[in-house]
Amino acid sequence: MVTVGIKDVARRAGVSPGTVSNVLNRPERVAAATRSRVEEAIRELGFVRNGSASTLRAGQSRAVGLVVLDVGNPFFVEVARGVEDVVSDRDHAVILCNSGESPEKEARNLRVLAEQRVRGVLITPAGDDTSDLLRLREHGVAVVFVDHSASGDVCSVAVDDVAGGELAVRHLIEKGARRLAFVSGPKAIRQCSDRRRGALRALETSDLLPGDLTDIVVPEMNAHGGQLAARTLLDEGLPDAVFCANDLLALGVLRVLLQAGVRVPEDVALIGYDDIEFSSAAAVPLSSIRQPTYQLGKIATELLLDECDDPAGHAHQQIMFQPELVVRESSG
Amino acid sequence: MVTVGIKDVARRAGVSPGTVSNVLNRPERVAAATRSRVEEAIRELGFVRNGSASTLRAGQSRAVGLVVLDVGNPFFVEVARGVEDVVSDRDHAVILCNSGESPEKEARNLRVLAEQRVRGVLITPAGDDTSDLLRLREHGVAVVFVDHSASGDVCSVAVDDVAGGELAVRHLIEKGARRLAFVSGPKAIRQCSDRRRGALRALETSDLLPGDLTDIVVPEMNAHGGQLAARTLLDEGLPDAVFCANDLLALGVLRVLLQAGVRVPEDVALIGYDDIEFSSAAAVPLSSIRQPTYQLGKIATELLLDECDDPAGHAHQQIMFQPELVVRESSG
DNA sequence: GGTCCCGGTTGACACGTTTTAATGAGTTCG
DNA sequence: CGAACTCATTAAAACGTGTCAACCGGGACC
Repeated sequence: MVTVGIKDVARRAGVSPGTVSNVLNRPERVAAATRSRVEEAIRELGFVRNGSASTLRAGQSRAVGLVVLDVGNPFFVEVARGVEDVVSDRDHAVILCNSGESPEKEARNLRVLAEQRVRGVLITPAGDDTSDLLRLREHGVAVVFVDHSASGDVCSVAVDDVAGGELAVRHLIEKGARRLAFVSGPKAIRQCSDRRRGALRALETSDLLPGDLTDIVVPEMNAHGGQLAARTLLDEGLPDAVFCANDLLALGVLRVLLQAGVRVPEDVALIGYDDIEFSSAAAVPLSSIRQPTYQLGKIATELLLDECDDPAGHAHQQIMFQPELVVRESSG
Repeated sequence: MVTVGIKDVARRAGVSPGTVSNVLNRPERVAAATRSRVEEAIRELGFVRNGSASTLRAGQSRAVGLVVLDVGNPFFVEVARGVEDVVSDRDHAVILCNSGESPEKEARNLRVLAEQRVRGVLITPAGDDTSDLLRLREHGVAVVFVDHSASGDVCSVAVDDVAGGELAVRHLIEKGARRLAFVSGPKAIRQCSDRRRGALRALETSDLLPGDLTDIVVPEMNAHGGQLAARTLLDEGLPDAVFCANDLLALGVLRVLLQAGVRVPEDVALIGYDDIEFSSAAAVPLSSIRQPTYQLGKIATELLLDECDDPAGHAHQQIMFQPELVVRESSG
């Protein structure tokens, strides 16, 4: 186990350790000749800078944290791609954490990120208690909310979920649905409650009543949760149409309905949310609400790094995208 | 921006910094009364240990790296779940990196991990040049190959891809296929070449010739690559059956074939690999080769941490699982 | 010719923690 | 009763890098 440090490089190149550090961090301040000598020494010795020492001394790392609700959800994978691209452009690293929609796991993840002294955190909060986040900020860690709108003193990038919910349900109503079901995860998850509010708004602007929308709440927003929900629907009597809070739920619902011999969309129309890639390849191609997912991650990261680079001159922004209806067979 | 260090805690609790460190790292060595006093001080002050300083002094961090070929692939997401569970049980963190099947990106990721002084790296190599990995090991970083078998001096956890390929193609042949296509990513990816070898082996044990298997190579092993492959197939004349090196490819192929009016399995039988969750919900439920994915991640991590905890007494192991054929409509 | 300045380089200290040997206070044993 | 031990705690020395004030040599300017 060899350990070659900055001073070994310095000795080899015939300069002081300070100069090597300068080559690493502010190459423009060192004469071209010296620099190339140092760079060669680095290569010859196979030196890799000790990130811990660097972070310790500099007071901040070159990493940001990304905390998502579910790494298994293609929606977040796409967000992560956007984050990754920006972050690696700016020569930083991203530490990906999964909260699994659990506030406890989220808190654990945040503690790890705090210990790592990340420059900032991109997060889709699992609950509505953001006090942990605010404490983080007091410790000098920038925070940007992803897919979650925020108040004035913090950046956020979100998609208008109320509008999305309204879009989905209005579409179902226009297709003739009179009795509807809304399948979602826990109410505490903002995406769920907002999309539900949108759904209700669509009812209001039609001749339907709030009672015409049945709520089905499942513990997890994935295909398994969707299967659970579909069984409940089969037991309690099928509605005309089902709106699912995300595509994974919708795929789970679809699967169980088809197995039970229910025709989609003839017997029950179905629409999901997120427009993940698999939706269009489903047994019955799935209608959905499309969001600018990659953009979400990209812009959130740009806001975050801008804030890190110039905390004083940074003005917090709340960016809100508009979602888009994608109609396929499942509701066509 | 408040920064509270170990010595602030020490002052508050009326002990020395060393004792606080002991409470953090070897609680059993400090008297119960002192310990609870320190713990209270930590809580009151909101102290979070500086991971960089800790790593620097201790010489190793409490993190492992996981480098996968494609975070967008549910196969690796499932592996990551296995890794995550073990790692957080043992109070470590995991840094997830994506190589996107590119050796260059892989090298960049490894450099970052080396800088972070991770204890070990779990990796599915993108190419067959493992010299970077060996260099890492000389720097004291343990390495375990995931979904990639290795020689005696390093741990690996893999699934028998040759057997899997054979399983898939034998099944297609038994279903009556005479002309076959194999859709895969670059040959340099071992999974692809092994599954292809298995396919050829299945031909040998039948009355078919190697020439009866057409190779379609696409640059990316995802749904997009599958669509590309399907268009090639449509142009060059359809075979009786298609074997795809993973399910994402198969889903892409399926989509384009169905759009072109090709009936699956009547006109063309189709089988994928990995048995990801979406496969069973596809337009035509997809036959596939199932692997113990979660186990793969879990066991790899256990091997890795065992090696880290006791490098001397550790015997390298190469574990090989057997895959399993799952027949659904696409080949039924 | 002296002064000033400037780009390039240096040396030493500081970052917050872990670790080791040393210290001190009890406790047991010969 | 002193020696030998144990257990809990401490003080100080690292870990490898970044930073900043100081320094040096050489040109420009008056």
